Amino acid sequence: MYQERKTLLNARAKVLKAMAHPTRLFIIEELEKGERCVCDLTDQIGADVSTVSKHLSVLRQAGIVSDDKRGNQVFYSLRVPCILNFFGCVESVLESNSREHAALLEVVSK
Amino acid sequence: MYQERKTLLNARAKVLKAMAHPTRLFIIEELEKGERCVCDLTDQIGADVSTVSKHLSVLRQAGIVSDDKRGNQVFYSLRVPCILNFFGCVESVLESNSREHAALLEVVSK
DNA sequence: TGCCTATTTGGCTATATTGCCAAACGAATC
DNA sequence: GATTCGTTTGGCAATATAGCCAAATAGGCA
Repeated sequence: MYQERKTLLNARAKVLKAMAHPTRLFIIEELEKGERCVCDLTDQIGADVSTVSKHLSVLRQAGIVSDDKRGNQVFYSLRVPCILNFFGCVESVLESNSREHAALLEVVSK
Repeated sequence: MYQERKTLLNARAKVLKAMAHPTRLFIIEELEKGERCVCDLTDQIGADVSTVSKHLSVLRQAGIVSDDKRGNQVFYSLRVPCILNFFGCVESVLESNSREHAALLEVVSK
């Protein structure tokens, strides 16, 4: 049962893993608005260029973004338009986490 | 811009990270069908019980599953029902990856 | 009480990830 | 050709993750 599905589950896990970093989520959100060069993203993120470049490489290898070199800049764009709808559910996990947290605070404060 | 969103992005990343493992994706799929005890999951997965228990702990800490101890068994269930719809988009990434892969094979074979 | 079953925790090793710096690379410009 | 700008790659140290075994814990039952 698990062994049969393992190949697919592994492929899915790779995509999720590529997304599972705050900087990379930011990049995804930003690219939703349109293509961006590495320099723009680096300015916004405020980390070393090499760090941002490596994050982009992770996203590219997972098939989430594609790159286009024009002149001496490289422009990245989202390869899969739906990627942001994706978060409705993540958000509902977060909401239920915070409800629980609030409930816990309630209990503790009594 | 990034700094302002970092707290939220971090919270989202934690949820994604918790999901980003083939065994944990299997557990999520299995729990979609209904609650399961650790022993059932362990049988299906075929890893050490302690390994499965730790995966469940990761999912619990992310707020994805909840546990219910009855007798000397612990039953796990999905805390957030939508979690599987979640995969339409992951799947479309995978499809576009495999289209690209097929295209590449095409080129190479010529 | 003592034993068995189900689960979790601690400890360990192997492996992967993150982020910085420095160096390499490639295109554009002087 | 040399320099500059934008980007990627290599290398390193710090940290996190995965999976196993062994030990601890907790409930049920003889």
